[in-house]
Amino acid sequence: MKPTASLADRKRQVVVDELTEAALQTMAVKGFETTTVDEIVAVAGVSRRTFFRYFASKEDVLVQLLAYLGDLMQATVAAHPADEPASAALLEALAAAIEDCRDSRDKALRVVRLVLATPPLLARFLERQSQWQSGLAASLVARGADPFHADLSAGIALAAFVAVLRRWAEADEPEDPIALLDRAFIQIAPAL
Amino acid sequence: MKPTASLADRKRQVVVDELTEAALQTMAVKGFETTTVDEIVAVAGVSRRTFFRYFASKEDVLVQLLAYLGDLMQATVAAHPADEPASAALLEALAAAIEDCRDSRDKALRVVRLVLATPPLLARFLERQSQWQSGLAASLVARGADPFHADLSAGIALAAFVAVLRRWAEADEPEDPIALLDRAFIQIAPAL
DNA sequence: CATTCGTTGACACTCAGTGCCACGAAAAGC
DNA sequence: GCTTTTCGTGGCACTGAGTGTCAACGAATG
Repeated sequence: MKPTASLADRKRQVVVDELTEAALQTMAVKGFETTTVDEIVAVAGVSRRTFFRYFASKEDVLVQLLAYLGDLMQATVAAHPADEPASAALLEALAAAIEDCRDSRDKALRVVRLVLATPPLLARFLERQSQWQSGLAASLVARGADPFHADLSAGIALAAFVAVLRRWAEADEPEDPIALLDRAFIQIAPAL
Repeated sequence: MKPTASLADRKRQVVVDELTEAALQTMAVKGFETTTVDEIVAVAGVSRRTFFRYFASKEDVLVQLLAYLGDLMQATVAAHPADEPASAALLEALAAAIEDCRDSRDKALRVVRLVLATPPLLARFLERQSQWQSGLAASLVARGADPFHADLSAGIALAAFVAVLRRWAEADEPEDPIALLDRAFIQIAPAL
């Protein structure tokens, strides 16, 4: 019950922040492939070995930044009242994730742009997203949905998610992501 | 004019077949991660260096086996009469790809199972699929569709594709993939 | 003050992937 | 038919990602 987190935990968080910021900064300038882990750890001031204690791969240091969006979506679906239709839960989850991107605009936009534009990063991100899909589908099944239908519904929702992200991040002058999501909702709603 | 392919091209094809079969065989037994490129080339009887002349990565040797499905889908959409709705073209493309999987059951099933069950392979496959999505969306835009709508439509179609593949490949006793696709059609048709 | 636990850095190692060059065979030119 | 170019291949060396191991250090606990 201390303040909130133990001293060790806070130190860990500092290292994570230092590494992610160093990676994001360097990769934004030099590109992902030409940036080595040695450069990142040199900027962050930790050893190469420590990097891989915090992140499973060079891709992970950026993909991890978007991991909470998956948690957020799953939590939103889980918290949704069970007597409402499953489709409403999915739509709310999408809205929560996109709103979060909009609110943390500066950082989210930098990360998303880099991830979507870099094939190896995109690959790892899509793999992660596939895990989200499994989790979301499981939640829908727990509500009584058919497994195949649930898997496809989750897949459609995530397809809408990345479509919005792409359109949002790849525009020179980013439009309101919520407006984009509304357009996507109109299209996908009858299929959920 | 010659038979069909030059002698050199046929020799190339032999090497490709030898490597893919060696990789598929070995990975099915030992798993993807624990199988080294050195083992594959030892079985196939070529040098390590030659492997990377044919495939960009260790993942590529399997993902490449599914590449023609993307080509098939794009060709099907492109060949579809322009006066019919875009959604019909997408549905037909999906049907063409799934039918092809059903027809080449033995090999397709082996590959798909391995790819879907192995995270790094899945990642590369999804990245490839993302390229298919861009191509399909471009074809739809060429038909006069709205870019955002087209991108989402292609994403939904591919979500249905993998949902069918998953259900098909992960079952102990595979059901008819066409029947699965019909169920998926019912769900996604109103969103295209 | 002594001990234990967790984090770190350093070293060594495997393996993926690439650049470079030399060799051998097939194809093209004289 | 013989040279010459071309192309595919193998061998080698190198960079960089990722992992196992161990010793050192600091903080929490007795």
